[in-house]
Amino acid sequence: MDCNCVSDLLLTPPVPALWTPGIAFPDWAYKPESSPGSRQIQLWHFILELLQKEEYHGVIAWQGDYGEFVIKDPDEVARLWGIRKCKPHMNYDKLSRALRYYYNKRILHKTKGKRFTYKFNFSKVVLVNYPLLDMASSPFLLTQNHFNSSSTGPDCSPVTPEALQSLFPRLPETARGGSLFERAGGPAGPEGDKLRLDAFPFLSSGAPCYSKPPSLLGPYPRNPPFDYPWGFNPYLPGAFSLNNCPKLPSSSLYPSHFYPNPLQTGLSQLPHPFSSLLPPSEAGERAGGPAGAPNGTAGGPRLCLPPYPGALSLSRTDLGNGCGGERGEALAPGGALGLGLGLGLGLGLGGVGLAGAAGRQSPSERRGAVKQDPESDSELEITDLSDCSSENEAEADFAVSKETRLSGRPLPPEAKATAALPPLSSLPCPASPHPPPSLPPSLSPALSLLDRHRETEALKSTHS
DNA sequence: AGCGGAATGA
DNA sequence: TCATTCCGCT
Repeated sequence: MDCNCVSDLLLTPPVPALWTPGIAFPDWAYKPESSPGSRQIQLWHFILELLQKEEYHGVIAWQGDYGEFVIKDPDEVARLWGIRKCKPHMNYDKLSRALRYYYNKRILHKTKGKRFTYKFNFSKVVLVNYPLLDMASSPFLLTQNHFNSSSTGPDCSPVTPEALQSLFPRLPETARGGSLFERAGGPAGPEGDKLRLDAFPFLSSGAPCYSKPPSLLGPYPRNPPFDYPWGFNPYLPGAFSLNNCPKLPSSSLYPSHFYPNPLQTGLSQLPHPFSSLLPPSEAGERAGGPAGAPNGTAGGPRLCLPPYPGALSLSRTDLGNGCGGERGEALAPGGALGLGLGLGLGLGLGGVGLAGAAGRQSPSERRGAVKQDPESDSELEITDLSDCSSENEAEADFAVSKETRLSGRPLPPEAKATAALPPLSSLPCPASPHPPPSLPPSLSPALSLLDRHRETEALKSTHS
């Protein structure tokens, strides 16, 4: 073919000295086999990719509200997309048609009144990338709603860039090592421990609110034959299995502060909540990923939690579609766009925590700006409630028609199965402009029923 | 510019 | 499934 598409347009970038908050997607997000239903990079991946590259800021860039981006040069973006997909005749009209299909999926929506301006629905993006982290179907989650009991707003708001940022704050600020859990003054054991937010930067809300989404992730070098960092492939059965967690390379590419001790301990040591989320056994054998994740298997603690997004990068081969390569300018593989697993988990939380926070609106919504028509994309965040899928809806989410979703009302907090993960009672709302003061454990919405019960009992005895 | 249906391809 | 392509409509 005369198609000069480059699969390896992206050059492996250098490692960032410090991880920068940003939206990144793990390698597997770009792997055909890892993306259900798609054999090639998807348009929205591509868009994010471009957005991540500073060199394309003249063509497409984040602008406006969180997750909002503007295609400054539609023709160029289309051209790049065409190159990537080996579609020489691609144009903005066609590309935009493809983008429009994302409306129904609510991965993207159009910012009305602004030309060539679209907005990502990050919560959907996360779900798309971390289907296995859909907590809605988890028995555990169904029985433990840690986040919404006191939530008044939509229990499941979208994960905004802001939230993402919160999920992945700068590690240096949060990585302090130490135990994954901190005693909440409660009984020892699972219920008595709380996840240390600082141990899970991506769950922390300490990050500042970024007015814009993703900052660029610095590039970093990676080993070539490498499919999934640490051999982690969330799409493989058992990817989250306790005993099959990918290992964190003992000699990580990233500064140790990127991996607080807690992380190194791996999820396998997390209290029940987490373990409950992990599929028992199956799995493991292929956990190493297709390629066996050569470099990810070095010794070292196993990592069940998503590696740091910034740590994930796109390998050319991953990005490539086999068209052959060509314009080096085309995309650098980025270091990784990244909604990492962290996000996945974050989302899990997110569905909850974030969202809980979520009841909060994104700045844009708050601004109540421009459009408020029901159909408005701004409103999309509301429709996102469905993203958090209530019980049975989870899987069907994508298939669900817009109408269906739009008609839905927010379910009562209790009804949501979005609650996720463990007693992250201390998890603040990332997106909240006003981080809730640390609530006493007993007031924390994140506590499980059991936690509450115990605490209630404790209080009773205390008062008496 | 933007939308969405329809047919089609991979 | 995810586009791609075409196209009529607003």
